[in-house]
Amino acid sequence: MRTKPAVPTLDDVAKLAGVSKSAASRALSGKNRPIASDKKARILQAAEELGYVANPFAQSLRESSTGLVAIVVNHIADLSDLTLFDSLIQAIQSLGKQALFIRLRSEDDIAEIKRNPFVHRVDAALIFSDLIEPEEAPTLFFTDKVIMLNGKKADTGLSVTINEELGIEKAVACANHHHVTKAILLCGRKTSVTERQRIESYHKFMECFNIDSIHVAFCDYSYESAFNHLQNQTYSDTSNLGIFCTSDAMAMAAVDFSRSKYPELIQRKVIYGFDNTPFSQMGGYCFSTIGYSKDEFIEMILKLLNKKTFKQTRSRHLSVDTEFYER
Amino acid sequence: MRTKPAVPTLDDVAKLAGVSKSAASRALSGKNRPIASDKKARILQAAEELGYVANPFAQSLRESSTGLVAIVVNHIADLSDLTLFDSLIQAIQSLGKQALFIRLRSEDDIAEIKRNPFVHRVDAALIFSDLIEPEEAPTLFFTDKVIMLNGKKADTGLSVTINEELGIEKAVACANHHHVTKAILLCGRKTSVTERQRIESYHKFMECFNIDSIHVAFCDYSYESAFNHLQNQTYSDTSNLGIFCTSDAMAMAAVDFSRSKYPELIQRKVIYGFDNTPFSQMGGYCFSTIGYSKDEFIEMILKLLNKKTFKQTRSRHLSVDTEFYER
DNA sequence: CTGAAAGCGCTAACAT
DNA sequence: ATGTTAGCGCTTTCAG
Repeated sequence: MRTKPAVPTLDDVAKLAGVSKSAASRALSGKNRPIASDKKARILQAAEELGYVANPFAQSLRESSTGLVAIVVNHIADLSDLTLFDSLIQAIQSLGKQALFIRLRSEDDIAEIKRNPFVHRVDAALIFSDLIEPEEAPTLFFTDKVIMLNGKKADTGLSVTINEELGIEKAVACANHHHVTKAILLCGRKTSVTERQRIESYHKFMECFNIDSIHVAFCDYSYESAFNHLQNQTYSDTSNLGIFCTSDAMAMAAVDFSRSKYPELIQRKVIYGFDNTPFSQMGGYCFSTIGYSKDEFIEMILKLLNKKTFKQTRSRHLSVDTEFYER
Repeated sequence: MRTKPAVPTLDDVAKLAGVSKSAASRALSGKNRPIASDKKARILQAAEELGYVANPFAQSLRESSTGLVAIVVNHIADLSDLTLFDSLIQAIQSLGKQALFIRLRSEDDIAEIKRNPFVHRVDAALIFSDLIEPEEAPTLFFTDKVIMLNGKKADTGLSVTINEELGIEKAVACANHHHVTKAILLCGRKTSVTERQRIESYHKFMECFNIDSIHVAFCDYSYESAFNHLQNQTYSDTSNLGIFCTSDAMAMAAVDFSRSKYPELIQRKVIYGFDNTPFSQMGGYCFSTIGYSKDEFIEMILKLLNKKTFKQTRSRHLSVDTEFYER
């Protein structure tokens, strides 16, 4: 194993260029600090020669910004998250910042991240995990740029929420067109706020369209959980039945369950997914689903990240509309 | 918007506890530095009271370690990556380190990450992206702990490779059992080293088992790319045909393509995937696939991350076996 | 065991 | 425009 290479410092650059440290700092700052152009060229040349890269730890010690953005998630293993985090990392990098993933499995982990020194020094935090309440965000992060993306929000904070009602209304209306008069609801975690809001929306519109809710099942968004649940179910009459699922993975399970036992559910196209993942329209599956533009979502996040001050409450809470994708 | 809260420093803790900064540092170091136990208690109490959390940027400036581990990827949007990165982040957190995702879309981005200051200061780098050659790793990272996970390796470096031959041999043998005498190969990017190795392995064992390679198609691992490619294909005789795919997503496309045009391929179970994702055995799909234990893979990575010195070359290059999952 | 002091690499205020 | 200097928060000598 090679020995650790000596990392060139600003001092090394300054010496090689025959100038002072501060001159070198100014030349390399990128912020158009006063410096003679010939000197600047010499310094840049020296930096290049040494392979100099500024030490962000030293920089952050001086400046208030650290260049780190925390992304706090429960887990990134959901189907719908596939492309989202990929784009999000790219968006953060486009801001010249770094994405720091914080994974929260349970409430116990919150105590752990309280001890995580990086967490407190990030320039901004994007909260996807529903384990974090808006009120406790200030105790976790030493920044005001905490953006709630988990459906929760505090008046004083920032948030981007998904307007799920729009898509849900259209999905239920579609079911109504397909002569659904009774439906089962396959949901995710009971403890999730967004999930409870979703259920409420479904019930509200089901009432509007005279669809009976015959069963609400709490799974965990996964294919397996939904499939296991369904396997124990028997329905005497499926002629007017519909199945609403709060994830595409669970809708896939519903389709597969129906394939053998109740193929008419598939033919009648009364299984509804959520998230608009590619799977909803791959040949093996084909079900209508609810979704929103990830690009728009990320754009909103960037908007909040970039803005320095927020005069109006309205501009601190953005929202993205959902759309219904009928297949 | 609230004003930025003043962050408590070690000095604040020391003052509150009525001790010196160095005493406070020792008490909080966790490394059993000499300190009177009553004093230590007072300091811990003061720190708790103030909600003190050490500034990692100041710490790293003094120490050589930064607590950051880079994960360098092309993109995390592949199906097979779903759970891997989730577990990996957790593993890195269990080491008390932070995962820093670096996303590389093209070779142009390498120049960009050369300018990314954090990249150079990580304690270790996990290279999944095949855009990075083992030789250039030392110019990108100021650490020797660069672990190549992209199938490439330099003698002097560290690596964990996947032994794909094992699974491929079994897959081809299985095809042979199913009377396959000619096969098409749906592959990923032509430029990928691992991909070329895979193709070589497939061809080697196809020769062993007297299976003709009638067509090698380069897609990009995705469902769409494979489906689009297949849609333009017509096969006069599929009675002894088999399809090997180097991703489960492409195998899904092969199944969906066959559904309408050549259902016998599905019945004969001669479509083979790669990665052992959950999709390979969800009701809508059911195809044999090649995979390896992600847990074992991560364990190997941790082994390399933890070890300080490596006497033998052998211990610097670890490998994980693949398994064939017949459905 | 304890505290004073040096210094990690950098930037900004200040004086020239 | 340039260099000198102070200091960000921390850990680690080094004396006592």
